[in-house]
Amino acid sequence: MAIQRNEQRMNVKPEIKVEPAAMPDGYVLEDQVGHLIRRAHQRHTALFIAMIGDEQVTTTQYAALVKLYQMGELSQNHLGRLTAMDPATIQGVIRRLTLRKLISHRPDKNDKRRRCLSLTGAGRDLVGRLLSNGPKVSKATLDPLTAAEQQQFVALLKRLT
Amino acid sequence: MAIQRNEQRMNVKPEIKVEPAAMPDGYVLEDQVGHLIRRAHQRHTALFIAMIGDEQVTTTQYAALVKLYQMGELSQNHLGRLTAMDPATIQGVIRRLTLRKLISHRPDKNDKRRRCLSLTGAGRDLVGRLLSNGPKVSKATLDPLTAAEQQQFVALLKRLT
DNA sequence: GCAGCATCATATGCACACGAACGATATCGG
DNA sequence: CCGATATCGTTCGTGTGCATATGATGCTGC
Repeated sequence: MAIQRNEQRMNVKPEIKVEPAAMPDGYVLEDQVGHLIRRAHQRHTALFIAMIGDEQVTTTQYAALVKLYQMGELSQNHLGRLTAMDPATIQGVIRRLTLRKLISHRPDKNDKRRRCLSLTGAGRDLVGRLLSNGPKVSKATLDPLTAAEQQQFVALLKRLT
Repeated sequence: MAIQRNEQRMNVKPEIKVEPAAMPDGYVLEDQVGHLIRRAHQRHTALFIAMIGDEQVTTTQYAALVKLYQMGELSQNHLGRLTAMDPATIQGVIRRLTLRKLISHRPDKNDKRRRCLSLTGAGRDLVGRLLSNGPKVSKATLDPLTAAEQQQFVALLKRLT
């Protein structure tokens, strides 16, 4: 995932300008909050992949692993709620982590529908190694802002949920 | 896409608490800026789908349509750069919009590699209808914040790119 | 009890998102 | 002019994200 792939191009042909059809003015796509959030998400994901310390662990997989590390044992859907993933999404994440033998599961004896998920030894080891990199990713993501602005930004972001 | 699907559950079984393995304390997933950005992105996408005024147009498709509407005619990769999509991603977006006959293309006479993309009449009509909903989506996304906070938030977000 | 409803996990289909690799074309340096 | 390099668009593979549907199980109220 290349960060700022679109910058610093020397060799791009000049684009042909045609009639702009109709400028509804005022509406600038780049100023829309949704577009900015999407780009911030892209940038964070790129930083995460580059810095987290494992070639394959993604942002959502990391969230699931950390929650299991801290909470011990959880059902699949409950883990999904704690990490903001719907049942279909968490299912795929858990399947891939189970394939990597980072997570194991056993049936719940009180509720036959549930799978009790927990980390394997390898899973605990991995989380132990990656956990210190988490704050570094957050730091890098917020790096363009001053310390005061970082606090402000995170506080505002929390209110948007 | 249900907004806040995980709230207000009355019927969830109490989860079984097991040993939390090891609390590395201080590290709270929900406070990490990446997790918050991801959730903000989810929320915005849900609001967009609900409010934009077309059942099938997605955030990225909307961005591509608006750019073409304002710029007239663009090559595929150039449009991708303007909307922050890599070549593989913009290719799929354009393919789906072409299938819906909202976009047409012709070969560039100066550069045989390029496809010159532009809106069809139906595409221009659709953008015309949706364009006024764009600001409403932004407004709804920022609604939890005061006017001053909204300005602050967008300004900070722009610095993170 | 038991009928209706909720929840659990699964499966399918669609849409982003990106890395990697590819062939075709364009451009630049010597 | 020609070789190195870059860009254009495509394809494949993997992973997220959600709507929708389904079958199994659990719970609540009558």
